[in-house]
Amino acid sequence: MSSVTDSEQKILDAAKKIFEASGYNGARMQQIADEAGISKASLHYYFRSKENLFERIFSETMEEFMKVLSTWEDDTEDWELKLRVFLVEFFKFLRTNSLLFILREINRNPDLLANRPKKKKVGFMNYFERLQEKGILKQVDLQLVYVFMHSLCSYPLINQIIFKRTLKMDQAAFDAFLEHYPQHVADFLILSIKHSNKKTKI
Amino acid sequence: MSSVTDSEQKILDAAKKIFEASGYNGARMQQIADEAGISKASLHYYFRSKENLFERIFSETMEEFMKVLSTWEDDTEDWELKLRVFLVEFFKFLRTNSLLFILREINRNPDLLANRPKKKKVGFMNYFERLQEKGILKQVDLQLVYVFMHSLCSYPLINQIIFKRTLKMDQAAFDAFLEHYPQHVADFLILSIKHSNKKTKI
DNA sequence: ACCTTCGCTGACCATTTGGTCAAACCATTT
DNA sequence: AAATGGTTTGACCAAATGGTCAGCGAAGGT
Repeated sequence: MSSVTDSEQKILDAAKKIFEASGYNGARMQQIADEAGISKASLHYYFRSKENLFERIFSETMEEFMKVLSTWEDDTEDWELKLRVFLVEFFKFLRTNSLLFILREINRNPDLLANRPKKKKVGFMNYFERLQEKGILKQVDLQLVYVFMHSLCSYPLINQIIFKRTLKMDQAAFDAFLEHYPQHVADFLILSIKHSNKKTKI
Repeated sequence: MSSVTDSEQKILDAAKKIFEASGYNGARMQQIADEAGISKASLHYYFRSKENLFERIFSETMEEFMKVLSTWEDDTEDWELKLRVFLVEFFKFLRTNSLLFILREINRNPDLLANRPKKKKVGFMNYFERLQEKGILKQVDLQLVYVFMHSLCSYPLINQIIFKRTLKMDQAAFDAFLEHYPQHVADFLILSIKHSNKKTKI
């Protein structure tokens, strides 16, 4: 009773690749079948429709993102170190997962989010709010820090093609840039938290 | 010899709206025709093919982005003020133009960029490099600052739907957040430039 | 009034594409 | 070896979609 047969897995891998590259509207069932080395009819045998197959891929991808974002549970008080570790891990994850895929599809069809269970609490916010209550952390605007953090981590990867062009870097140079990048983000975020003057909730 | 007829403009407006909302693959010629209040045959009368029409829309959008990004020509030495002004203007522009459209389509078909004339020099880099040569500005890594700036400005808008959800803000709350946002970005960019320790080119 | 040009359209066409189905295939059981 | 049940597929279908074309009507020139 293995939950996923061999063919099923081949299809899922192929579908993920094609959907990420071409989007829901651009992807072709035949293309996915070819990539999986299987007939188109078999696709429909395992997953009744294109919509169905897509939903499966989207959900799994979304799930992985959620998993990475919920690594804020334990209560180390050394938030600087914790932030640095998280950033490195988060960035490594982003480099191997297509965030643009998620954004593109959500904007095409917002229902993709509406039909999902809501996370009760954002791990990041929770963690830092507790530190603030304990008086360990300044009263900075955590929402702002949260937005900054995600923006700095995500956008360079999403916008990779344009950055390479305008900054005249080839792939190797840009990869080198990305290698040290999360460290700089950490420096920046920590600096801005420490130096921010009194802030109230926006 | 008016360059653009009335119908032509109606088509362009409709096409921009539809292409931005649905992407090249998701957009339907009939849909664009309906939006423009015109027959599908007329679309092909003015723009021979879907590809043609799309190329026109994409080029014009790209052009506007380039225009905004090249406001770094004059040589005020008050870079802090200049940066603040630019950020406010740039952010205002981003709020009314679909950056996700550009990113989505470029990633679908990188040739869209390949076939474009390259800008000789990035205004931002040029401006700050000159200030560094004059010794007015510290030797910070300008590429990093450039990436930070774009990331902080662009991603909150691209990722709007998700941020609203995770931060539990409705549209009004998020709009309020965006209102002050570029000021915060300016604060933090200036802070990080001033406090960065010796950096060499990456 | 007639002709020409231009903008515009309904009807139509060829191809693509998601989806179906009966039949073939194959491993396992009896 | 025959029956069984899950897996796979070639052939096919209906709908959607980008694109074409002959022709209609209005505006302007003669």
